Amino acid sequence: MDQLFRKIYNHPLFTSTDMLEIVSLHKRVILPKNSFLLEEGKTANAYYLIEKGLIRFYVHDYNGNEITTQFICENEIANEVSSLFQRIPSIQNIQAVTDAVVWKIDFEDFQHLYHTMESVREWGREWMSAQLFQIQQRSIEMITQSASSRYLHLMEYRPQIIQQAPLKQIASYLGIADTSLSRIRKEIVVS
Amino acid sequence: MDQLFRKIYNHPLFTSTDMLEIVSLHKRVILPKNSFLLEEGKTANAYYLIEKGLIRFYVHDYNGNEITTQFICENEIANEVSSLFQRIPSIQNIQAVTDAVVWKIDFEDFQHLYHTMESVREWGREWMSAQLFQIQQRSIEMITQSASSRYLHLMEYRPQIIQQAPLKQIASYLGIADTSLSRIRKEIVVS
DNA sequence: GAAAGCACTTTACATAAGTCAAGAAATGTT
DNA sequence: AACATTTCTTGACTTATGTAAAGTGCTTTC
Repeated sequence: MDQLFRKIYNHPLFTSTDMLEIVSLHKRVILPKNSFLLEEGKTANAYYLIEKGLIRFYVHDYNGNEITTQFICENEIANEVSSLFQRIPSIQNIQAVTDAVVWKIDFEDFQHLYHTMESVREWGREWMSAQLFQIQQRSIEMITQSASSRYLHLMEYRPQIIQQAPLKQIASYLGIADTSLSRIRKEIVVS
Repeated sequence: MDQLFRKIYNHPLFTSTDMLEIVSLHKRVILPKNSFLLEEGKTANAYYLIEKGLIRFYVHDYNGNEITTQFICENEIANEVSSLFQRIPSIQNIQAVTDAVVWKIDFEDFQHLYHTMESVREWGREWMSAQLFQIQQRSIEMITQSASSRYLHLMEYRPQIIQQAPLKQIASYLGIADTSLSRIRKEIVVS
């Protein structure tokens, strides 16, 4: 658990005192599989550090299909930024894919940190920049790589997802039909 | 020009005094077509408000092809966030698609505003949230919509791009081959 | 003002991925 | 344990998009 906070709040400006204050505002939450951290239509009031388990973000497309837009693995942050920081209802759902243990920090508590600590502001801005970078990289991958390359990439860099998420969710995350993913898996096993 | 600043720095927390100070730190720059605002490998030192003209972001994929990742239209901001705020070399290029007039603000000047004005911090965080939201929406569109729907969507909501960018750049932005875009255009004219 | 170079279009063909439907396997429920 | 449900696989067929190559028409340039 200590390791979790050190991994996530990893910024040169943080002092030990900062860290103690930050950690003290997080609350441990146990989540059963399939439970929600945020439902569409509601406004986010917290973000979450994932200690154990797998989390996903999904939206409904115009046909009502669920599209998984993000997977959040252990030692990562689940934060629906546009709802939390613009204080507007979310179009995304955040759901536990497996049973999970997470640490929650409420918006008001974070606001307090953000307004009183320079280090938190810098950390926050860099975290958002990194998010933007990652999502940009993912778009580029979607454009330039084939479905099977994208799957292999996931296998290599985010194996937790392959192991714990159902095929249908992975397929929608990769932007392909679930039958196609099934076929891709078969080819990989053969070769 | 006044309208440009009002559109971009549009946040309830800004006072007239804030606005005057902010505007005073921007410098007008004239850009010839094809000139660069940022080149890959260099670290961004400013961001830009676009008064006139069209700007694009692009990267090179592993085959050396240019992939246009963003178009920035008039009254929008061109900011390579991960390079500017994480102070690391950019993998993206920012280039003027047409002759352009932009207003530049240097990183140090922005840092000054950011550290001294609460309103700038809130504005900045909301702007980044909005960016994340937009890029997320674009990913979803890439997954769920056909190439021609995506093109029609661009036509409807960002006509400046269709009018001013060459076909090849639009095609890579939509994630399709330029011959495919040419076909799509033909079908649209016929129907 | 002819040549060269771009930007775009068109054609023929190849291929990745989608759709639909059936069945197998796994999981959850009483 | 038996049933119902969900998840995953497989097959046959369709379709959107990619590839390669040739052709058209504009600009740019010397």
